Amino acid sequence: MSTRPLCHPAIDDVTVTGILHALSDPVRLAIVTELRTNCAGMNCIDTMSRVDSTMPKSTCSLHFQILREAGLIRSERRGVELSNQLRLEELEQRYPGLLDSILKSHQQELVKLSRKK
Amino acid sequence: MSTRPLCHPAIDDVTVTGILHALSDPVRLAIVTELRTNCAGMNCIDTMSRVDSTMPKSTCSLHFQILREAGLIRSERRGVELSNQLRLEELEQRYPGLLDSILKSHQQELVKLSRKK
DNA sequence: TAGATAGTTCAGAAGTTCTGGACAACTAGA
DNA sequence: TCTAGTTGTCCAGAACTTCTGAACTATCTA
Repeated sequence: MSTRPLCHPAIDDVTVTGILHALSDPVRLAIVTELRTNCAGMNCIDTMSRVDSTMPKSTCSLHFQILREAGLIRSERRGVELSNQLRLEELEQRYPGLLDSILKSHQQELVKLSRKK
Repeated sequence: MSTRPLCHPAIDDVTVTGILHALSDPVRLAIVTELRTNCAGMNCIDTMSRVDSTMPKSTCSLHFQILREAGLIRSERRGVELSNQLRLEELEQRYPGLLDSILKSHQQELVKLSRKK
């Protein structure tokens, strides 16, 4: 699928600013939220339909690249598609509580927003 | 000091992606780390000397503007200078544990980094 | 081999961030 | 009130990043 091999940083090279930058985009935060409960992994096509159906394929591919390079996900080839999974256990060991705290706050924000309407 | 009045978002308008974006810059994360223990508040000049002495004044001013507009700090005029303070209690009420979790992870990163050398 | 599907790469457009220099707000001393 | 000093903002161009359509690569099935 790729001309270049898929590159994943070692967990010790994953930075906090890198994680925050990757999650500071609403689409990427939504992708990671989906992946948190969806341990089977998601590909680009799944993501476009679940997260933002107007998003072009190239943009979706780029978002996954950014999440991968920040160390948040691991991408594996499964035939013609990629399976993208959260590096949940590694992240939890390296930065305990960080990811859950961010996703919990985001969830609280969504709940509050939906009550306003 | 400013021609325009200082604008702070209401705590309910503070978003998680906004917070993450503001803290995804190493300088701004360092500023917030300083402010966390420094309840008296910091101005630009303090910050330049403590956080990054090579940073231009206009860049420092911009970083504070970004932190302010993300809802992380409150800036008050004190004569010729601004006192910038974390909106700690408000943030804690709106997104409990979020800020501490990020700062704790960042601290762990710094400790691990200093051990490597 | 051909056709279908999934994802990447490229390059230009659009948007954001950085920074030096000019400026504005304020203070204190004469 | 005038002047000098200090702090911070604004502006505009440079540098950098992100977005996206179109062309391309990789893989599967038959």
